[in-house]
Amino acid sequence: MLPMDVTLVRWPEESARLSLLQAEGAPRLLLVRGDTEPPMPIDELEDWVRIPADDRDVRARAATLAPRAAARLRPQVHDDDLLRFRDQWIALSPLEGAMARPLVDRFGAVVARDVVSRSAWPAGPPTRNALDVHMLRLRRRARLVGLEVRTVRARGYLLQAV
Amino acid sequence: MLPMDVTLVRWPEESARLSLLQAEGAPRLLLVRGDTEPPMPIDELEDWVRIPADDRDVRARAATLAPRAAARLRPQVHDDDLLRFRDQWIALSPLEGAMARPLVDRFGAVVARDVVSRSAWPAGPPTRNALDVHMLRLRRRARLVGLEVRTVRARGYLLQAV
DNA sequence: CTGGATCCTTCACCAGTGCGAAACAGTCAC
DNA sequence: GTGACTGTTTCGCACTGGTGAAGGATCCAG
Repeated sequence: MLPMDVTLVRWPEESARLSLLQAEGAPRLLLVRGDTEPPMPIDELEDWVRIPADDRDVRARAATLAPRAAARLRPQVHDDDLLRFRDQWIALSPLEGAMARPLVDRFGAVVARDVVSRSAWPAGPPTRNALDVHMLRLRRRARLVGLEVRTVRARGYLLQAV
Repeated sequence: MLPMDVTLVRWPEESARLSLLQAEGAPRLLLVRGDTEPPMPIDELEDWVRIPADDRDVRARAATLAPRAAARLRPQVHDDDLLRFRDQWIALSPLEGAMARPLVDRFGAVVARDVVSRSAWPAGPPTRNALDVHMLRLRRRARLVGLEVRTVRARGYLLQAV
């Protein structure tokens, strides 16, 4: 069956809806009416198929878009020193990289303070305060690439797109 | 007419040729024989169309791939003394050429200071500072062809398009 | 609802260090 | 000599990691 996250859009009837989807970066597959010229896709999350079309073709194209969208949705940490998100990247200090790793690994979910702390200082943080201060710094950096670290009081932190 | 840089590949007859094109990162459009399942594209420089197809459709898909490929063009170093990028080129000194090579080979990724240093001075840099100074000079040159060397503190350097 | 405890944010400061940049000098080719 | 290439020194900024402290936010006991 069709991957749920790819939206089918009738072209050119639903061009308004298409603009909306483009703006929010959602993957979309245009169903182009037989006699119409397909529009030029504005990014790699868009594709089109001329209808009537074989159902397998529609699925194949949707299945191509879905993982692309998924990959763009998640940030990545390279070698503990680069934080990538949506074609942007920033350098992280070694400590920040170590803190970011568990947050990226569990993107969108709460990560216990303890886990972040141990990732940065396996032998324990130097000060009770250290984690907070460095989280502040990581926060400011992450914002530069559209990422936000949110606090869940008494639980931990959560990394998400702004 | 068709953008020249997009290669048309008959599928599945020319699958060997496809692997070659994939390896070298060339944009390619698969002409899928009517009864065949299209393969899953391995990157966004690949697309497919089921034949027989409207010529306009083939062109539209090729026209989508071409600019993507153009945006992904990598710089090249010739004979350690010429740096090419997007129809522009500059001369490099032998030392700069040697420094540029690993950066170009790993375009867009972090290259350790050490690697750049050893490429320029296999026996070790003459001074602790030499790499920094020559990197400054390479930087200025690279900017002339739209390339930027970015520093990742305590790690290395990264070459990217401006 | 009120005051305190707890958790967290934010700021200011410090010491150590990596790196940028300029300036200058030596060498070599033409 | 002139200019390109390379080596060397020096200065200083900005980043990093650590620390203390002030204060805000939230929760809870009473």
